[in-house]
Amino acid sequence: MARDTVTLRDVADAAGVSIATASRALTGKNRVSKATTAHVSRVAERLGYRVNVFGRALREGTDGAVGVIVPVISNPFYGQLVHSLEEQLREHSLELIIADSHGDVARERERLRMLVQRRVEGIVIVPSDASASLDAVAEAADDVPLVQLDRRVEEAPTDFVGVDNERGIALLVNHLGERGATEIVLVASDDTTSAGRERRAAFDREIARRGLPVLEPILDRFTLEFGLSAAGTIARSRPLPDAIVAGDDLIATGLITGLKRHGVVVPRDVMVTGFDGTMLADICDPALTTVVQPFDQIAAEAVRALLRRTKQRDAPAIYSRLAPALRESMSTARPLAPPDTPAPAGDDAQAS
Amino acid sequence: MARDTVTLRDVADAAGVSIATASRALTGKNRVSKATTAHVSRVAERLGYRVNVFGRALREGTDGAVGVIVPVISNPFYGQLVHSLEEQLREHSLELIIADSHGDVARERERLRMLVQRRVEGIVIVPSDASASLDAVAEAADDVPLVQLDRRVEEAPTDFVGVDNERGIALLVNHLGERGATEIVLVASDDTTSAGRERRAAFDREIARRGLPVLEPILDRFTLEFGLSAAGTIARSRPLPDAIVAGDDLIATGLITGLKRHGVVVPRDVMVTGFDGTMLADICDPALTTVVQPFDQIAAEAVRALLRRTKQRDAPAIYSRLAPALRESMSTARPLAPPDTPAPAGDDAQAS
DNA sequence: CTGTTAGCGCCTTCAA
DNA sequence: TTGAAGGCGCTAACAG
Repeated sequence: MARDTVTLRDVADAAGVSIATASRALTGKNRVSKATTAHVSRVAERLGYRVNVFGRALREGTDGAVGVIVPVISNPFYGQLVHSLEEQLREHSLELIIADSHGDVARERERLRMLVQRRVEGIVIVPSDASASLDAVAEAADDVPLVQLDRRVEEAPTDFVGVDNERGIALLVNHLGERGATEIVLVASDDTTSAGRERRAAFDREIARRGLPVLEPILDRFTLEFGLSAAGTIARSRPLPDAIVAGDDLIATGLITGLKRHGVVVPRDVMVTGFDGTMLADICDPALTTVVQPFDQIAAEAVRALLRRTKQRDAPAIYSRLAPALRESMSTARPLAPPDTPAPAGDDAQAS
Repeated sequence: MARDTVTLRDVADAAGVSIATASRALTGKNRVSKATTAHVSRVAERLGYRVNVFGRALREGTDGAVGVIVPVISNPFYGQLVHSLEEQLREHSLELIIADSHGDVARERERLRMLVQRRVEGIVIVPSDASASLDAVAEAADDVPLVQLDRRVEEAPTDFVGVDNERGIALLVNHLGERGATEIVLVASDDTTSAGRERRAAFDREIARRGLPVLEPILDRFTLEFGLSAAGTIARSRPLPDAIVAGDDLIATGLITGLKRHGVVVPRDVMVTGFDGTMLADICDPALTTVVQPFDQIAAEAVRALLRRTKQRDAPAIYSRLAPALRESMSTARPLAPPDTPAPAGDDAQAS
């Protein structure tokens, strides 16, 4: 059973100094003689002393915990994000309290309040709704440093770190263009998420810029199921487009699986691209051409923003967009050639 | 700017009662008149009072947090497990502090110590190594309620909740038998995890029981990469077996992808099964026949065990095995018939 | 450089 | 049923 706890008092007594000196020696913040510091440290070590987090927290006003709220932790994309965050936070000796919002605004509000009440050092959140999340997010941000991750509520004046959706979509459309595609359809998230909005806007812009035909997008949610059903819609409405740009890897994976069931062969009949670069891209068949999010960089940047705001509550809001990288794979490996430069099949090199 | 905090003192003053009465009224544990309780509650409400978690924790010795340690949160299997745990814990108003061990024993020890130091209510851990994790796990279990989940260190006398591996493997081998397989190869985890050990033992037993030929297993780790490389090994060493039982969905997915690259067609040339029932099973092509773990049940049982031990530190250790369910899919949809009963192709019904 | 002292906010024993 | 008071463990003035 739990060995009895040794307190600072015990250390002080054993070391023959006052409790204040012991505290100072151990935290190292204030001036204490080298000798006593060493002595106290040794005694503490010997006694197996560990600070009582609650005592310190009560005094300091916060313990070293950061709250992270994502829609669903079981989604591999958020899994990777949380994984990277955990890594970054650990390097700063911060613990990670995790909470699922289930994509539900009420639940999200409840979790935010909980984190604020626990007086976490800060909150990292992937807001579930681009507008409906506003109140709860703003309220929380008022009480504790908060950074929005990946998605954002535009109206909430908080720090934000995420991928450069515009660049990602441009990379994909450009890639498809090189592969000879002209009729490209978007199957993505509706406007409930900022990522959905931004990717759609970027897509429209890119299509317009290239003077490609404008096809009706199919929009719903970032789910496998949606991808599956969208595949049916597309398969039934022949003629097929040259390519489909999916809102994320999950949708793309659903599309590929669904198209297969309808006898449509990817990439021969239609090319498909994803977004995120999760493990799903490697698993589905054909493997998915996608843009890979720089998970570690994003997490590092988010933590940096959080710590910065901890020190300076009223610093101007950070708005950081990190560039994704194109990863070409089989789902777009079609030997179609652009008007001028014929590209050999299976060539990994990127034509310009 | 954080609105200034209202404390119990404020509530008491505003309500015209002592701080003790206010406390009693709000926690509801002790006897207070109905009237004052209502009154104090109303005042607290009006003032927007929220207990200070640290004050209470300092007093009570613990805050309402539970630590969860998994090898890698980005692995969909652990993602689902954590998701279910979060759900269960929330229902008991417990927060979830998450930590990755990265499958590394030293890291695991460090995280365990951190959780103990934070005086969490309890710890749920998927130990990374069936034997090397012993010291750290036992040490932590000595200080705080701890339940092992999914995998376990046998020597550590703690509560355990996990899937019934024996039953799962039996379901799979039986299914393959019905499909006419006799030469079945195991591609799974080595003995560093209890899940690996148990599944292997169950497999050997099942093969022996049926008098099937004993083939050399290929063992390593629960990773996609291992599945990929094992596929190469198998593809090169013709003749092919009838079927492959993979240690989990990740390995199975790697196998399927790898076999495809080597021109081996699943299930025509060889059938493949998974284990866990993660989303990967639905995504890979052909979709994976696997046994589905009852995630929610497992999580619920784990939390129940934890709470039980919170109340009674010396209760006898719980050892709970929950039954998985077979989910048949395309990766074993081969119209092979057992000697006596011919089974039609694509039949979903389970022969007995 | 070091010791004394005063809380941080809360719960609970002890009295009334 | 209610109030007064102590103390959980820690850190940061404030003295010396």
